[in-house]
Amino acid sequence: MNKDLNSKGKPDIVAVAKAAGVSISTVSRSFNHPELLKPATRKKIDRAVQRVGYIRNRAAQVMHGRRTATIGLVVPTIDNAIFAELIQSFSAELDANGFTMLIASHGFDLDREYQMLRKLMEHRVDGIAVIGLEHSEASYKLIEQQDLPAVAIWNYAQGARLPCVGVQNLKAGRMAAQHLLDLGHRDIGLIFPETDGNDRAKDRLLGASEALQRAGVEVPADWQLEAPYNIAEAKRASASMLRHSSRPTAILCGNDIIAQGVLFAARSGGLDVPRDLSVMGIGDFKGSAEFEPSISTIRIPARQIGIVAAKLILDSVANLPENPNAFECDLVLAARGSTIRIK
Amino acid sequence: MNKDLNSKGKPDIVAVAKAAGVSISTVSRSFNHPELLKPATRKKIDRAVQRVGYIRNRAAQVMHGRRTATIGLVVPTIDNAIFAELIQSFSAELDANGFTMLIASHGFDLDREYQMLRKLMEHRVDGIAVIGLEHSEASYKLIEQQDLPAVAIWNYAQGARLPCVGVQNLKAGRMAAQHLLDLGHRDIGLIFPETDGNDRAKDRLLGASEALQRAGVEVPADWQLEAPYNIAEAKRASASMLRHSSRPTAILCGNDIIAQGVLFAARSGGLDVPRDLSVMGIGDFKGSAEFEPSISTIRIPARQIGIVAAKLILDSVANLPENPNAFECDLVLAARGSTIRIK
DNA sequence: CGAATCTATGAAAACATTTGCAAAACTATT
DNA sequence: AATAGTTTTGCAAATGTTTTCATAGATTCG
Repeated sequence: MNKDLNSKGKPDIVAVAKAAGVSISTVSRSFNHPELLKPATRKKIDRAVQRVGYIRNRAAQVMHGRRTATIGLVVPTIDNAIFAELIQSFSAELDANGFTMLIASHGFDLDREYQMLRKLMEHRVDGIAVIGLEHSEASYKLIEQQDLPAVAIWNYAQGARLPCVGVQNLKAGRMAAQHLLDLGHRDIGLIFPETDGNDRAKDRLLGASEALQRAGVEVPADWQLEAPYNIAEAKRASASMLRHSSRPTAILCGNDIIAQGVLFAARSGGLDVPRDLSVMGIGDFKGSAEFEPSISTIRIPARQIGIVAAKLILDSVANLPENPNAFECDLVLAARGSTIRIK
Repeated sequence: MNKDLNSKGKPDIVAVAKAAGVSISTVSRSFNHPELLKPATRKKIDRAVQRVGYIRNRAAQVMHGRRTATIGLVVPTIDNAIFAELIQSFSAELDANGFTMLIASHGFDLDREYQMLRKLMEHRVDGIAVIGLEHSEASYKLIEQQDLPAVAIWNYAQGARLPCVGVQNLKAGRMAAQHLLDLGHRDIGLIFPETDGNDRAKDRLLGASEALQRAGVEVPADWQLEAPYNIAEAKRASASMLRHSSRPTAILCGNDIIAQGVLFAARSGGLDVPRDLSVMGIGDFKGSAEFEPSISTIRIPARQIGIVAAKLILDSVANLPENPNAFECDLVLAARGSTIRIK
């Protein structure tokens, strides 16, 4: 039986100390303050670490007030082009700072979101990030009461209850609508995801509706559809609208995935985009620019948002002096091939 | 100053005990063995927990040999349609069993992968999942030496060094090629991602080449391209091949993203798919079926793989009796609109 | 050469929790 | 009312690490 193992079968700092013939404190110091050690001792310890296969135990460090060096991220779903892009950049930025990401998804269920937050807090994450600004009162209370550094990603709003990094989805909706209006469209269809528990979609729809109304454009009920975040469903949903002889000249979609569905539906129905129909997206997902026709959309800089959010939360964890607690990322109109001036 | 807080400002079990007027052990038991407590005591404690806002500290539990209830996942990148799907289902299955996912990405760099593995081990994950079966010797050694439950996802191979759940990418490549051969194609182009450090792509390419060779089909060097996992690049890369007067009648792509790029390139170049060109993908990503034309591909059941992998690792963590240590998921040919029999 | 100063190392307390063991508080049985 | 048995609770040790304080050696200097 190997004496270099603790009760759980993993070598611990004691095993290293024994193997190196030094005290426990010295081993600990070799990790945390190597400059205090005699080079020879350091070498002895390094070799012992190698020999016994020691890996530091964060749990034990955490008990001394050390950070866990983990950040929790709670998202509606990982499996979603634009979130994936965000998650990747967020995680990469954390990695670059020695942090690790704990992730949990709730499937657009705000009660589950609360549960996930609790779960992450049990793991004593040093900070927490959530998507959007719409959360259950319980979730907000929890974050405030635990006094945990937090950041809301994706939505920007002045006076938000949490520090936030993102865009004004209201503005995104407005810009998308304005682009179609500028091109002379008046017969406009709307296809948006369900807005319940999804303030991003809610705001976009609101912004778009507002802009249209202000321009005196009314959208008949049967030109206003709901479709999930899903090409197949969006294709199906829009197909019905496009089959009709009285169809809109343009369709404004809540996101680029829906726009893709609409483009496929149009193609499948023998309509040429943009000649017969203009299609507008929101988001500018990967591939939207390469689509044929290329998708006109409002660019949301997911990558940038992820990086900025990570920096913000890390600063906050490190207790850096008053960083701005809200950061608005710019939206830009990407006018491309799927929209055209009406004749 | 609130006396219900520990040195770090978070209420601990002592605070709860004090607030409930019971001993620390009793509070601990109320979480771990509630059936041992008098219902009245339990209630008192529950209320105290509420009152002081206590959240259990996993780090401290871990020190007693408790599981961390975390599983580490190391992927090349999160930001990738098919991995995202896998990650989502893997994570959901873990969640359902009370586990949390720690995730790290290495950007197709096997040395970084090793670093990430170490990092996750410092967090004392109960098990670890990696993508594919190609890893540095150091990584394999590390996993073996730490004796950590592990699973390799995505690739299946008999006699693999790790338990694995996935498909035979070799077979996928072969099936894709066979489909084109069955349709009478002999002039076939290949566009695959870089195969270095990516055994999935390597195997697919190998399988495809093998099948073609066996059928006596030779692929000229300028019909064999490398493209990253990226619609834009794939579109650009294939455009050059398609412009040539002597172009293949079919293109076999290493994955569906590349296939999408090729489809857009064809469209952009005025070629009709499948009339002028057949395009074959591998993977069957979300949206491939809805594409216009729908993409012929080899279906890899990402969702299923994620769930099975999660179950396997959880079983392994729970030390369940000898589960099969390799699980092959079925590949099916999805013959759709982007491929057609040659005239 | 002895005192003073530095440098390198070790001993032990502290961190938040779990758990084996023992004591206390009830219940049931005579 | 005393005893035996059962249920409920508390005490204290243990977990793996960091860190403060103390000490042993090494170095400098008059």
